[in-house]
Formats: sequence, C-alpha cells, structure tokens
Amino acid sequence: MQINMSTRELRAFVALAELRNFTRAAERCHLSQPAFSALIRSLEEHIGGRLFDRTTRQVELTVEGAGFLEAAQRLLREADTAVADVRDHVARRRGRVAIAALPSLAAGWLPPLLARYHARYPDIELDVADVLSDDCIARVQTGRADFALASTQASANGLRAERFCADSFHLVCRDDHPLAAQTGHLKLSELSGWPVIQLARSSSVRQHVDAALHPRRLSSFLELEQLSTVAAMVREGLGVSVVPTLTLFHFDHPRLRARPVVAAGLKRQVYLLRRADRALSSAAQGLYELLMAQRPGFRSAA
Amino acid sequence: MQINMSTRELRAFVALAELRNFTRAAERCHLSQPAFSALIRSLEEHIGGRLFDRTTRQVELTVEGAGFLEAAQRLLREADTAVADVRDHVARRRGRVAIAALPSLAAGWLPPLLARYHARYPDIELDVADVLSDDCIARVQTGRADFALASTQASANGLRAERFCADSFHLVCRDDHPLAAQTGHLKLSELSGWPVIQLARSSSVRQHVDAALHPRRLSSFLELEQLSTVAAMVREGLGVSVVPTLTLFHFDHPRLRARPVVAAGLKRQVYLLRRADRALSSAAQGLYELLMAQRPGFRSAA
DNA sequence: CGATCTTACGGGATTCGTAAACATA
DNA sequence: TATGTTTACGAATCCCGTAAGATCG
Repeated sequence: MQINMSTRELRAFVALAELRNFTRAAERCHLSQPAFSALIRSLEEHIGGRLFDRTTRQVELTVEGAGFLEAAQRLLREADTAVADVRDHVARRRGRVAIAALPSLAAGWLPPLLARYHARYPDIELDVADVLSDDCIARVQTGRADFALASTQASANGLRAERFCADSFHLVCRDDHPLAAQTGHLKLSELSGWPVIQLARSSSVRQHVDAALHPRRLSSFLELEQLSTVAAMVREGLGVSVVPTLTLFHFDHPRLRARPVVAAGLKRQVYLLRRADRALSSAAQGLYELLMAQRPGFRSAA
Repeated sequence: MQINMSTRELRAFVALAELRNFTRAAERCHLSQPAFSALIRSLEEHIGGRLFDRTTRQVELTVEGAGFLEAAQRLLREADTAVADVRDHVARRRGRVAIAALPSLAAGWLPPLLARYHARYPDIELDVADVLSDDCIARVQTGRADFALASTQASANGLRAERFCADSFHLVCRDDHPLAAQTGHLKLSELSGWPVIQLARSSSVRQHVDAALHPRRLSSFLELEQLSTVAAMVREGLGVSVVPTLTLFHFDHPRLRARPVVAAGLKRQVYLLRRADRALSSAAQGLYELLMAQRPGFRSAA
C-alpha cells in the first residue's frame, strides 16, 4: 500500500526527533503547536504505528521511529538536491549546451556571442562542433547537438529548420591586383581569366559558388581546405578568391581588399536546425535566443 | 529554499512522464483530469520551471524534467521502502528482540514461550542470553538486551523493575533417601545432618538458600555450577539438594523425588528489568506481553 | 502548580470534480 | 472535427490557529 507523504511531514518528524519537544519543533516548522501535533499524529496514522513515545514531559523516538529517522533524513536530503538540481538547470546555473556550426560561422561570428553567453551563464558547459553541414545534421539527429547552424535545409529526417541568415559573397584580392583598382560591386563575369583560389568541393562555400556560376567555371588552379590558408595564399599574390561575407575576418590584412560580388543565386542561406520532436533545454534555449537576437544582417553583426 | 513536495505530486509526475498523456495519467492517479492538470502545474510552479512541453496533442518531458524523472523515481522507491520498513517493524514482520534471563528460567520455562512467539512472528530475530543476574542487568543497561528476567531488583541505575513471579523451593533426593519416605512439605530444619549438594555461591539460587538459613548453614560437601550436574549427582545418591521450583525439570527422573520446602523468606523473586528511559520496541513489547500473560504462578506455568 | 501535549472548533486556504472553453492535428 | 488540455467555478475537504482541557513531574 502506497502512502502519501510530504516533505513537510518528514521535516516535522525530523524536527521533533531532534528537538524532542513539540513546542520548539513546531516553531522550527513555523506552525502552531497543535497544528504540529496533528501533523505528527497524521503521519503516525498513515504509517500505522507510533513513531514517538510521549508524555506531557518527555518525547522520545520509539525504536521503530529511530529507524525511520535515518530514512527520513536521507529522503529530505535527496528531495532537496533533486529540486535544487532541476532549478539550477532551469535557471541556467548548471547545464550544458552542444551546438554544431559551419567552420566559417564557428570561427568568426560565433566566438564573441559564446563569450557573452558564457559571461552570463558561467557554469553552463559549452560544446561547439565546428564541422561541415552533413556532420552538423548528423549531430542534431543523434542528439549530440542541441541545434546546428548549417547551410542545408534538411527539413526531412525529423529536423526542423528555420532560416537563420543569408550570407552574400565577396571577392578578396591583394591591393596590387587589378581587381583591387576599383571599389564597389563586382560581377562574376569580371573574374574570368583571373586565377582563383578555391576551397575544396566538399565545402558548402565552394558548392554555392559552383552552383551560382553553373555552367561556367572559374579558372581554379589551387584548392584548399581552410579559409585561413586561402587568405595566406591571396596575401602572397597567388590569386584571388570568392568567400562568404561572414568569413571576411580571415582576410583582415593591410594589403588585402574585399569587394562585394553580385550574382543571381550567389547567396548562402544559413539555417538553424533542431529536432522537431524535442524542445530545447533551458540552457540551449538561452543560447538560441542570444544567437537569434544577434543574427548577422538582421540587427548588427556582433 | 526548501519546497513542500508530496509523494502524490511525484507519483503524478512519474505517471505523466511515463504515459505522456494527462487523461490516462490522471486515471492512474485516481484523479479527474483537470485536478491532475492542476497538480502538475503546481509542481512546476514550485520547481520554478516547466517539466513538460505540452500541446493539446503531445506531452513530452523537457530536458530538465527528464533529469528530475530519475530523481523522482528514486525518491518514490526509497520513500516506499522506508515506510514499508517501519510498518514491518511495527507489525512485527521484521525486527529483533534481545532478552537476558537467568539460566534456570532460560532453560526450563522460557523455551516453549519462545517457540510460541517464534511461531507467531517467524521473522523476528531472537537473542536470549542465559546469564546470571549481574550480566542480565548489565545487558539491559547497555542496551544489548531489551529486558531481562533476573532475581535482583536493581531499581536504581536507570532501570525499571516489575515483579515477575515468585519461585519457591523444593528438596530433591533419590527415592531411596530417607527424606523421600515422606511426602508433603519439608521444613528446612529436617535437612540438618544430611549432605547437601549445592550450587556455587555466585548463583542467585545459592544466595537465596543461604539467606533463608542464615545464620545456620547446610552441610555442604559438594558445590557445582550447573543444575544438570546437580541432578546427576543426586541420581547417584551423593546427596540431596534444594532448588527453585521452576528448575525441577532438571530433576525429572524415575528415581528422583521432590518435596516442597517451607521456610520464612525462602522465596526467590524474579523481576522483569527494563530501561526506564526507553520504551520497548514493538517486537519486544510482543514478547513482553506473551511472557507476562504466561508468567508462572499467575495463570498456568506453560 | 507549571510546563507541555491533546482536544475542540470556527475560519480560511487548498483541492476536488463538473462543465465549458480552447487548441491542435 | 475529434481528441485532449486548460479555464471557470461551486462544493467538499483539509489544514491552520485560538482557546480550553488533560496530564505529568
């Protein structure tokens, strides 16, 4: 037979067991003494036996009550920590957020936002996977990431996608390059003939550029994996490159110039992907809200 | 901040977490669905955050709620076992009784009563110390025995004594002994001249006999520790002895005769000793009541 | 006789169930 | 539209505090 028992009853029981005095135990529980007495009596009735031997002058635990005291104290401790735990998680005093983001976002735009999040919730563990789109999706699907910022929509597969931001592209070249002679927008056609340093075909950046040019192709003589390497090559004058605006921080150098590129369809959409069947944890929700409030192109690129 | 939380709230939470459906979870808790809904809401308010993400069509644990679920299930398990434990002890389904009793009582009169107690409460552990009075007292004082049957009053020392029974004495001798020629009561004076086999001076039996005779003394030529040895010696015709009535079972033999002894003050009082500051456990109380109901000389010597 | 627990009882808060409103697939 | 949750609300219950009563040292 299962009983209804409240922490208040247990606290009353423990107080009386420790103080051996109804009046003082009632005070500790912020109850009138008769109310406290009734509480103890009801607990004893529920349990089906005396927990205390009492006269008007003396209150003592029964042998059975002494056994219950240990259990009651342990139960109270555990109940308190259980509640404190969930409160901590809800209040973001503890917890963990795991996200996945394209390297181009993870390296440039994300860090200052993560810093702000960490300053606000210093005891939340952060796990950022700077991986390509496919891995981003896999991590969200398997629950290893709470959400992801990637450039594929992937609306199927139990994921929910919402548009996060749109990233345009820039030409980057050295200041002594002919294309650096002008400022302002650049048409893709102006690139023809110039050697272009590109990223590997597996990267979403490269795929966007290729798709925008189709069926034309840039004259590429060098393919690299990392944008930072691309920047170094451009600095050496080996060629120019076309990169998303959000990655321009890689090319922040006195001798490098950037010009926006205009081309139909040359726009990289970034989506925020999350599981459709699961709500975000409080900690993840906090990061989500911060990212959404600071999404590039909507208010201020942080 | 400590919260009031009841097992009913926890059970409701666990039911909803498992069934993911308010209506069915309410049924399991024997509540109307709106009442159940209010219960969950109040639990969430106390905790300060959502435990479930719910629409009218879907109920899912939040990440925080999932963490709380484990704690809630553990808490319920422990609360149930704690209550079951104390109930078992109160109901004498489990427990332990330790008593101390004079060897003369422990060997003859006590065993059938213990057997009855054990038949009634088979899962109560029994611990009987068949020791002399001083040890009986010490065991009760130190808590190693719940109560004791001994022949010293020992009203001081934090013990409470109540008269248990009075034991008279018998002469025992072999059928060919002159004292066996008569039946009926025997005066102590009739013993003079006959060799008497006695117990050691440390035994309460011997002390009673000596006190009753004072300042006379029996002609003792043989002192023994155990009554069973006394019986063997008497059977051999080495002498007679004077022993408490309750120990006559040692002398139950075809060739042995027993005659009641009349003498002023030759009466052994047996007291039940218990700690004054402590009530008996339920298990001990059960044995106490059985022993009191069956005390020798008050109704029937079992 | 004084300190302390229990009982009695009226008032207030809590909680229940029914019924209606609301929301989502 | 059907299923299922929330809101509204009157009623029953529970629980508290004051005051009187009982009990033990």
